[in-house]
Amino acid sequence: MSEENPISVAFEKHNHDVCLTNAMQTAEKYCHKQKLQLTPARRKVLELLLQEHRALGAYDILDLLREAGFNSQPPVAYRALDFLVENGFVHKIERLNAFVACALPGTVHSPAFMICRRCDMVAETQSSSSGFDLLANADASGFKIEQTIIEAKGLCQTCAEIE
Amino acid sequence: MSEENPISVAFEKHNHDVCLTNAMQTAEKYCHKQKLQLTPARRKVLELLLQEHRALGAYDILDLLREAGFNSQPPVAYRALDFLVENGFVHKIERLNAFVACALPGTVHSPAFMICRRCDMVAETQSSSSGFDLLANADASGFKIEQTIIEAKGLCQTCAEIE
DNA sequence: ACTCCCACGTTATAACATTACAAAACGACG
DNA sequence: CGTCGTTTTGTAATGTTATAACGTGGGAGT
Repeated sequence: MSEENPISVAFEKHNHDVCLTNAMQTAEKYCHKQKLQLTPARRKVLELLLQEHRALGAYDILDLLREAGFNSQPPVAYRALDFLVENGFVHKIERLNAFVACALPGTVHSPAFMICRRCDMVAETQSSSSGFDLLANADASGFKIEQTIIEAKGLCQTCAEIE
Repeated sequence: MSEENPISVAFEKHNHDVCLTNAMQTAEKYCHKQKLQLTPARRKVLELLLQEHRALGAYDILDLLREAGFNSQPPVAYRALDFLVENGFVHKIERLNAFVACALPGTVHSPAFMICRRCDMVAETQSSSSGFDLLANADASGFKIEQTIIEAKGLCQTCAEIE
């Protein structure tokens, strides 16, 4: 799976069970190595997100957790999501206030997303640190970009000097 | 002002009154041409945002509107913001759930933002449709990028065929 | 057994945003 | 000048997303 184009993972038909199993194994290995705890709630949230190539809101996840017999107060979902985001297994889609499973887990990367406004599919692709070419990726998958959000967080010169 | 680099508008010292006056005049002209109503509330919200090169939350704006004698229920702010965003005078910064005055009003453009996590300054720069080079812009202004969000909204191939 | 840390349970509330419907202002046009 | 249709505003209520705060429990190391 790792040599596939992440776009196709989302937009093309593929064996989803394999997809999920592989990702879970990657997560488990990573957590074991880093001595992180992939607790039942965290694992379940990751599984739920891996079952979709769509972004789910925290409260959607909360509902699914409840159905699965977990506790369902907001912090349950947000804590699991925080953990998964911090460790790169999940990304937050800011424009949807929603979360999506990472297509390239276990690696530090700078993702870019293509979000279909009709079916809510989310495809992840790479952006280099110096720039990116979303259009090329979009062309390759037949995605029609209508609007792109680019937001870089960091330190301005003045604040960098102070710190 | 139009030939200045938008980065410098935010990060360098400049005459803010001129900045605001110019932008308001541009907005007025544009609205007149397009037969849009730049009503008192809309005008005030734009002024408030132009007074900062920072993003303000809708409820911050609401407080400022109240101080200025306007009505202060949430829809007042959101309606004005919707109008200003639709017409390109204001951008929403998704990762902050906040709004910032456009540095290049009256033109259709695909902006990219640099957001200082320490002082909340927001600098706007351009991204071409085919890609961009945020790093070059960041270098030019001394901004240190820590994390970049790129989210393209549109239609995936399947949905494009259906529509 | 002690203690430290990490994760979880639970309540409450903060922060962000929208729906819905009524009233008023505005513009076009006969 | 009416009056009709459209746009904007007033206002109350509610929906959605996210966090604060504080207590409890369980495992690892000593």
